[in-house]
Amino acid sequence: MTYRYDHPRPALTVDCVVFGLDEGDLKLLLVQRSQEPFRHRWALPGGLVGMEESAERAARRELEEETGVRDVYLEQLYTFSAVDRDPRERTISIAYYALVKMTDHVVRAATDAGGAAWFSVTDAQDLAFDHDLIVHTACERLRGKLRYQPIGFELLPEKFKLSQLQRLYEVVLGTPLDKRNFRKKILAMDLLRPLDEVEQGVAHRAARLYRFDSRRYQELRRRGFNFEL
Amino acid sequence: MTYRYDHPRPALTVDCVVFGLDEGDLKLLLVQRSQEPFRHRWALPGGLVGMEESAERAARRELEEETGVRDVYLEQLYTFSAVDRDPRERTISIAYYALVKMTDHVVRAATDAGGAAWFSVTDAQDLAFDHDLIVHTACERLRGKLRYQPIGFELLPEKFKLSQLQRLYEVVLGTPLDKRNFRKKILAMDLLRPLDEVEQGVAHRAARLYRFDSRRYQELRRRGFNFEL
DNA sequence: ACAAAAGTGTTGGCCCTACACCCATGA
DNA sequence: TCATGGGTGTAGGGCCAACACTTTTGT
Repeated sequence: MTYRYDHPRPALTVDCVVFGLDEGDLKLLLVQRSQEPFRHRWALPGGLVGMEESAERAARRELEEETGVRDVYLEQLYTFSAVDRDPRERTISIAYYALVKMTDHVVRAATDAGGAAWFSVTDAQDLAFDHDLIVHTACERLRGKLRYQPIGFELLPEKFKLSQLQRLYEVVLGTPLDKRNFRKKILAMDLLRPLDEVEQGVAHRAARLYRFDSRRYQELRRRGFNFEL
Repeated sequence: MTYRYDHPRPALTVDCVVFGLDEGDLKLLLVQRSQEPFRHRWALPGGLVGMEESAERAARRELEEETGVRDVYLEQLYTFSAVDRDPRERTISIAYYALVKMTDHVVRAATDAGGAAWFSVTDAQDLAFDHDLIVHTACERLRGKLRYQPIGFELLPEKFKLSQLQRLYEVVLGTPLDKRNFRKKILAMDLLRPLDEVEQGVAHRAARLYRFDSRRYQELRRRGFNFEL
């Protein structure tokens, strides 16, 4: 099987769709390109996969190098391989999506050349390469995943109020939810630990804070429990 | 951005997990390797991605070249990129899974050297490379997908009886289903067209045949309908 | 006549939906 | 005292699970 060594090969990259939540606004982390092609256009953070690292490692490395973001929820999304997706040469990209707690992760300023910045998903358009398509794919995946797996918590701070969680679901799923029914359902799952803390300094009744109990979730899942909505 | 042209690059392949259903037995289509490494071991059909074809095209091409199977339901599964997954050199594989109607697709005989053959999923073990892992991933995906999208029909003949459909669900999901409830639910969706035909030559009451109405499904989906179980 | 699978309805309980008012807090 | 979001219960309907016998056909 020596024939393999002679073949021309596509370049192989990773790209990351990084989601964050800011006051009920779903955001994306983008970087501005400083070189051609697509110079000055915004693009997904990403880059070449090294010979000694898995694709996921490459994604995490690029994410940290380009935006300073690390230690986040990261999952493979899809591999994009259209022949003409990169005008320079044949390039295949393994796309990942990440969920970050924006409160925890401060990102490099956008004012720097080549800096990173958060955009509302609705504003993230006309990106470099086929990144519009990748973003669209990621949004659909996030919507689907959120209904069937408790990953929304990855977008919230450790301690959050139920109304934050509800707003998150409303934003991502695109439908309003009934407050009483939402609370009943999510609390009935017994996945949230109520804390003895309430939010501080608000001009109305202070909300109780909760924390997602992931131990409990693992436990329930082993017993055949399936998260939904 | 000229640095890219100098870099060593991983080889890039596709692999296909091909599912078929045979009398209520879930099967996999494998090919026997004729070369090292893993000579004589069974493996997933697949091969290198060409410079002028997308990964999906490569998957379809390899599938036809190695097994004669074509025109099937095919979907991207996952991209496997562990550094040591190929002992020869760094190789990344974009895995696909396919669903074929075994009655329609006759496959090249396994007796040929390098031939293809169907294996029960439970027997498909000790495959070449990381193909055990790929198969396992595909089985999980199939299970998940089957519950939320009407793709089971891709494994059945055009005309099928409800008991075949039920057995399919039972096999893939691994749980017995109640006959009356199953029929009520699936018929209530109004996705199956009853035919004026019944099966022939059986030593018991002949079953009515049905056909999946995919036009109807597209229609319902545009109106917000979501298939489930 | 028997073996083997096809086909068919009802009931009880659970869950989901719809819906409106009082509470606590800071300004 | 007002504005703002936090927090709570119930009733009706639809959906799901459980369950057993009759029908048809070939041998």
